[in-house]
Amino acid sequence: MCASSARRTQLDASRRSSSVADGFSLFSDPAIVAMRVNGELRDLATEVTETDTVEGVTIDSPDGLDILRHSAAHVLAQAVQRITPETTLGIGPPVADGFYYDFDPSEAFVPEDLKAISKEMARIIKQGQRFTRRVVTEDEARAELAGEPYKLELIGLKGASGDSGEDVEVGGSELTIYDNVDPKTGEVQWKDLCRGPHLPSTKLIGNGWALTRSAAAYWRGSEANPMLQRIYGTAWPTKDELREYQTRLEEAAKRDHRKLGRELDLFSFPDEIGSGLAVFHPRGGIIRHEIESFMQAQLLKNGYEFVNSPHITKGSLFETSQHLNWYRDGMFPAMHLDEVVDAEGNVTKPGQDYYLKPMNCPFHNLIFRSRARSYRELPLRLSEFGTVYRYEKSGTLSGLTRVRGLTQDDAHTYVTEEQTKDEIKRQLELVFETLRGYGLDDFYLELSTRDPEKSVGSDEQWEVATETLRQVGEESGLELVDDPGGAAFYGPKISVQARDAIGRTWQLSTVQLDFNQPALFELEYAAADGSRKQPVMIHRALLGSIERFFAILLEHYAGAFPAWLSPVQVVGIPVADEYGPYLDEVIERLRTWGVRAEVDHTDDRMPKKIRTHTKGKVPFQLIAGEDDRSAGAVSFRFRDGSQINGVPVEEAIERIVTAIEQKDPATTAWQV
RNA sequence: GCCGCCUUAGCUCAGUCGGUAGAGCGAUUCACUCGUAAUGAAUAGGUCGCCGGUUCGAUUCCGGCAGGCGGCUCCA
Repeated sequence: MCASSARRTQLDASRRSSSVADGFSLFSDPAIVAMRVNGELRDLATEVTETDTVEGVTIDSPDGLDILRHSAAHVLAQAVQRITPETTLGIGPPVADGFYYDFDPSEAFVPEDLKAISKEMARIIKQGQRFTRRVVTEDEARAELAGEPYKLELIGLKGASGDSGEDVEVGGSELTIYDNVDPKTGEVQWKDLCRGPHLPSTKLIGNGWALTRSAAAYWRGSEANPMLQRIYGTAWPTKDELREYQTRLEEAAKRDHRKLGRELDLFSFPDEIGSGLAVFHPRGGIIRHEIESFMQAQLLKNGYEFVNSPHITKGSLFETSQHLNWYRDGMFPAMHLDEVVDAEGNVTKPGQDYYLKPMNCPFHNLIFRSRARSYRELPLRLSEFGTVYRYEKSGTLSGLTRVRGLTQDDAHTYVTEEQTKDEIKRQLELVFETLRGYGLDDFYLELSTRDPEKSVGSDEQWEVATETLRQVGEESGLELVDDPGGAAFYGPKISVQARDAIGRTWQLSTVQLDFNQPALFELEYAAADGSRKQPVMIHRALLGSIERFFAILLEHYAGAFPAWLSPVQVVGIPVADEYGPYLDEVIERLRTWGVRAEVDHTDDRMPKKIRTHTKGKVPFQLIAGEDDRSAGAVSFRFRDGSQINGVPVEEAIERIVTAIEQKDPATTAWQV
């Protein structure tokens, strides 16, 4: 996307003769669809004087795109009300890459409705309706919008703060209504309560737009409110940009880990087990094993110790940790065990509640507390690939990225107050180094701060902790984005967001400071002066959930993993059966090096085998026929179709082993 | 959890205006022995997601449930 190309135009001398002008007379460039007057976005029709500073806003600038999309949302709403006039309106703001409008129709929209609505929109766009702004008093607005209960509610809210889509309707300093006017007759076709600004004409939408889907959404984003029907669309200044966007979506769909997981036989979600509970098949299992092995090697190099804890515990542990208090709804319900009931049904022994664990930290706290600790032991870094179970709402489950059973690469580090900053710094360095090892190298940081409604602890503790994280974040030199109110209840968090191969960002590693749990568990250590002090606890998940990280890597590589992660690293393809035994020998030698290699002895023909294993994303295909056998060589074919023929077996093995060791992407032939 | 849509062979999908189903890929077998993305042929494979209702008859119509998808809400 190009940067803002807003063009600044001071009113020039020739135009000062008339004291007022509008954007149409100031800008001849048809790409300018709105303007900033003294910094405020305005319609081109706004009248300005020579004392105003005026900048043109082009349709392809970020502001211009928002205006385009917001105007497209109005056209959508007009089309819907033309078809079903009884449908009332919610809000219709621009969003990333597009727009939506919320409606309260008598019947939910179905795909056929979207087609009909699109047709109607096309008519409105072609008509070239003008958007014209009109200031109204609150009473006038109420009278005009008497049939629109949601709009009336928004008028009532005006002035209330809100950073949701609502402010596109009533966010300005005055109430305004935009009329959509037929350019020929001047007749008002439709109107909507709206802050604006808008395009001068609906014609400007016509180059690249589409409705994408319909879905439901709660009115004003709250579960307590009625559910409206939302229609999403996308809009772009040109047809090419629309196509590019659609291609981007197709590319993402091709990489969908749920699809690749099935195609490459990596994992599945058998109905018999339950929603959100995955099984990893052998090919997925080996990838997961490699992911975990690398992680563990990194941990060992960095002074972490491994611990293990059970999947189930008595409820009292999560009462102490406050998890039952804060997250009960997200936990699997209790199993009530050991209760004894007599013949009359009286409880003679009360029994106890056991829970599947949703978090590992309380267990690690118990390990810390299992004996007296000295300051000499700190930082104490306890690490576990701990499998946790969370009762996620059914509607939120999605492939491996949102599941009910997941394994966290979870570490809890206990430090003295003085060690905190250095330790966090070290952790972030470990995070970057490790993520690079997996092939992710484009990061930024996010700092999640306190939500006063949902947190414990003193203001001072939060302030100190947040400031520490901010300093470390800033010293990392990476972009640091604020996430106000995004912290967990027990402390602030700094998270590493990684961009994947097609530019999507994923929240990966998190480092959270926690002064709450050490207090709840009464953790302490003996300080150098003999006094007892409370350690600071740092929660750190590097990969987050291994299942989710697996999905992210799978999508990042579109299934074509680097050699070290590939489930099958080498496939031998004999040109004819006769050369099978020769390849068996080569493959056997590779296996002694720990390479995952096999020979394709099926009775497919050679080109078919190449096709099969190219589709299977095997990094190295070793082909051998008479030429190779007599030369003691093999021929390489790579995933991109490149090849190197007649490589001596010795060298071939060396090349493959090195590529795996060095985490080579191994998609193409090496340079000869 | 809420709203909408979907569920037919291992996978991707046709189809039946209510009379118990078909393709391609994959699998298996046979023939071919082949030099860089599909050799040919044959065979097997489905209580049409599950339970109930309507009907002479339901994969098809209706209801419930389960699972999936797209969103919303939530995400320690």
